[in-house]
Amino acid sequence: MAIKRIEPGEIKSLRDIVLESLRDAIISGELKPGEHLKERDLAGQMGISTTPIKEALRILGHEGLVETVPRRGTFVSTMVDSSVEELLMLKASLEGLSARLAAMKMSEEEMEDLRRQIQLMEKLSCAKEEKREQLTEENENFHVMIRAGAKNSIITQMIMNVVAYDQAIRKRALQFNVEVEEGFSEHRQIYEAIQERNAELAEQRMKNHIMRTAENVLKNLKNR
Amino acid sequence: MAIKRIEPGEIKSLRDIVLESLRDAIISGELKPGEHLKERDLAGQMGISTTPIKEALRILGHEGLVETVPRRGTFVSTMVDSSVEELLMLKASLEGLSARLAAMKMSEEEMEDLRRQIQLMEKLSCAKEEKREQLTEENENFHVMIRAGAKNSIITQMIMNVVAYDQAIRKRALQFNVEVEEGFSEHRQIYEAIQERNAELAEQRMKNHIMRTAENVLKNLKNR
DNA sequence: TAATATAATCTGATATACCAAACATCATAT
DNA sequence: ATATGATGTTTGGTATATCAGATTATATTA
Repeated sequence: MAIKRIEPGEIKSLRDIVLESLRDAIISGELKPGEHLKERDLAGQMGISTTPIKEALRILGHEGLVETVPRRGTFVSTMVDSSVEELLMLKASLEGLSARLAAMKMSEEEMEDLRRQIQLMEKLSCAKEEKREQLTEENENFHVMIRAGAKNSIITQMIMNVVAYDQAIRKRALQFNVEVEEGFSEHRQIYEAIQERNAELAEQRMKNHIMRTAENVLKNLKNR
Repeated sequence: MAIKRIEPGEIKSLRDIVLESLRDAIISGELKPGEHLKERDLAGQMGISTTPIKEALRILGHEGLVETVPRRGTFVSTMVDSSVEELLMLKASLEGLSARLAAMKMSEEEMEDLRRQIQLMEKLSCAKEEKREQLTEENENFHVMIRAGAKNSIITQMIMNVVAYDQAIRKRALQFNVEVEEGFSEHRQIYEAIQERNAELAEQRMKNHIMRTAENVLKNLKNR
């Protein structure tokens, strides 16, 4: 049998479990804005110590989901009203910027890899149906490659954070099915703009691409 | 005398001191990419316990400046090459998006406050010289009001984080002097776009405004 | 000698204990 | 009756101890 490679990040620490759990609860509205999150209480409820709770709360504070007042307590932010739409706008902005930088900074090797990725995806899209799962995965890889090409850890990290929100929101909407992307010509067009090192065009096309796929998600959410 | 109001955040915890200190060190290159940041060592060097160190490292990890591999350690990110220019592009994107949302969501009262702020700034800009300090402050307030008008804590928080980077980078460049803004007509134009609820225009004007002021900063940096 | 098993050690992950600020309560003095 | 001050409780901030995975050094064996 093939040995499964354990990627870093698969090992979930208590901190990460707490983080995800609290983020979901806040976004879902289970934890109300203004609510007092007591470290000891949370630790007691979850049956763990306060240390992982602390770390998770600090990260949530940095994300803006909670506010910690020294010596007083940590409270759910009163402005947690970010709609799915706004989140997707934010994602589009960041991914667009990422594409711009990729167009400016990608090496020839990376460019070649991206070309091969496009070809792979086009091949899979012809095969249809049976390979849908892999296609979704390869689509994600395409975006990951562009983020990597931007060579900017801060922007990449911000995108990852937005993705985490996005997922939490989709959980709330009971909308697990990841959008199977249509219009693969868009991917090719993004690639071509990057390949021509046309930063402006690359950003614009990526932004539009994300927003268009976003519209599908929003449509599905409203049809519930 | 006027009583100084103590704002939350003025009380700096050890965690915040460590956070700022490490961020500066990483951005300045004092801590090299790939370098192993040992919690015990750092705690020893700073003469404190590991708890505040942990919390700071988790936040830096969330920012993308360090990477923590479970059970192995925390290392300075190998991709900390974010130029000032890229950071300012990021800021421009986020502030632009913020202006877009503000145009869509600001209440009439907030709009009125913004109008008064513009008038105040125009008055100060006529007074010149003697009131320069206050003008810089009021300029910042103008941007804060727009961020608040966007009513999106996540985007606002992201902008604040970028600002923290921006400041750390300027420290490195020994470029403390905050840009005294020229072209106040730009502020008025942004206000007008928001007032007309023209989201597209508001975003575009804000983005251009930030990028234009950015060019001044970049010019100063290169002239050193 | 080289490959492998084993023990010592390093390090982050987690748990627990204590400290000090903030707040609420109640007593006391004016 | 109100303002002031003492006191106890709550809570985050910090320190320290323990646990367990990962690494390295060392010993053992083919």
